[in-house]
Amino acid sequence: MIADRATGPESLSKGRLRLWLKLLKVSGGIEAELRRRLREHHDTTLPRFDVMAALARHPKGLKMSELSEYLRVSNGNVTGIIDRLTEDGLALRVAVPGDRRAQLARLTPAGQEAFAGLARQHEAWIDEMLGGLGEDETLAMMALLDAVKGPVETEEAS
Amino acid sequence: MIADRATGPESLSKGRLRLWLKLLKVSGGIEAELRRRLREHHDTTLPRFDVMAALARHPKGLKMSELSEYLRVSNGNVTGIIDRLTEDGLALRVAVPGDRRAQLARLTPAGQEAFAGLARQHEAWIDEMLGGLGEDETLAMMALLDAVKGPVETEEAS
DNA sequence: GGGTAAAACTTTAAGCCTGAAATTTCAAGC
DNA sequence: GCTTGAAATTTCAGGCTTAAAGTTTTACCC
Repeated sequence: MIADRATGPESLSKGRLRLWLKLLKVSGGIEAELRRRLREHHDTTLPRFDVMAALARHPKGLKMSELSEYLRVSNGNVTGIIDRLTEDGLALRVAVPGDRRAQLARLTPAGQEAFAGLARQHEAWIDEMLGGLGEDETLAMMALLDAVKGPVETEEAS
Repeated sequence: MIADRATGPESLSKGRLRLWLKLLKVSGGIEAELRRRLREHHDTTLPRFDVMAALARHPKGLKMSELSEYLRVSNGNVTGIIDRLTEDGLALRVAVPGDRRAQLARLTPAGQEAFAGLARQHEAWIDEMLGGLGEDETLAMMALLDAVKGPVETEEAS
């Protein structure tokens, strides 16, 4: 009752807080640099990239609501991003045969081509920015992240 | 030249990309939940919390530009957040004696009191959301995050 | 002391983001 | 067929964010 002062629950809570701040700093730093490079080298943004990536994975298109759920952002948000991608000729909306309420968002051929280049560069950037980690460390970090329960477990998204 | 197909550099790059996506999912998930709870339980936002935390650490106040650099956000951004905190009586601007260009942002007594409550709750939330990690795992993750170089090393911020 | 450059801050335009309200369409019961 | 409720999407108000332009003040040099 006397000897474990330094490792009590108070210290664990503070340690987790410090970890959270560091996690935020690392992932926020990488994300900010990604945004900067997307803007500088390709005149685009991370939300646009995310939407294009989702559409590239689903060549038949995604309904606006599916896209919104897939990316975990609001419906109204998706509306705006698809609007702007459409203005630039990278995406388009097509009607769903049986349901006049729904729309399918798809990449145009120009959008597919643009995304292919972005994806290649994106992977290289990540590879560079996570360069401090070798294979073992990468796997170790994956395992630790799996151990974090996070806010609440959501269903499988594969 | 034939046997190491599965562990070539291509695989390492893909592994790092998968790690990045998971890192983003975990930290983004925690951050989103934090924003949700701040809104729901305290009618505030994460940027406001961050600004208040910075000011709480510096009781004498911070110049707008210092605040902006400390939080790594733009000057204009800080202007708006301090404006809104000021409207709510949680922060205020005081003149700097020798320089009529500069302003010091400070928490009001009400702001200090409000932040004390927020900080207590914030730490408890993080402790809960990182609950999957024990002491050893917390330290292991800290070490791995230190190994990530990130975009570019910035100067010491302590 | 007058001119010039830099510093500190605010303003502006544009995009991202959310929750809530509004609109249109579908489905189901009667 | 009508009504009613749910679903898909858009619109809206408000806040966050940046880069770039604008304003005021300071510092410096001659």
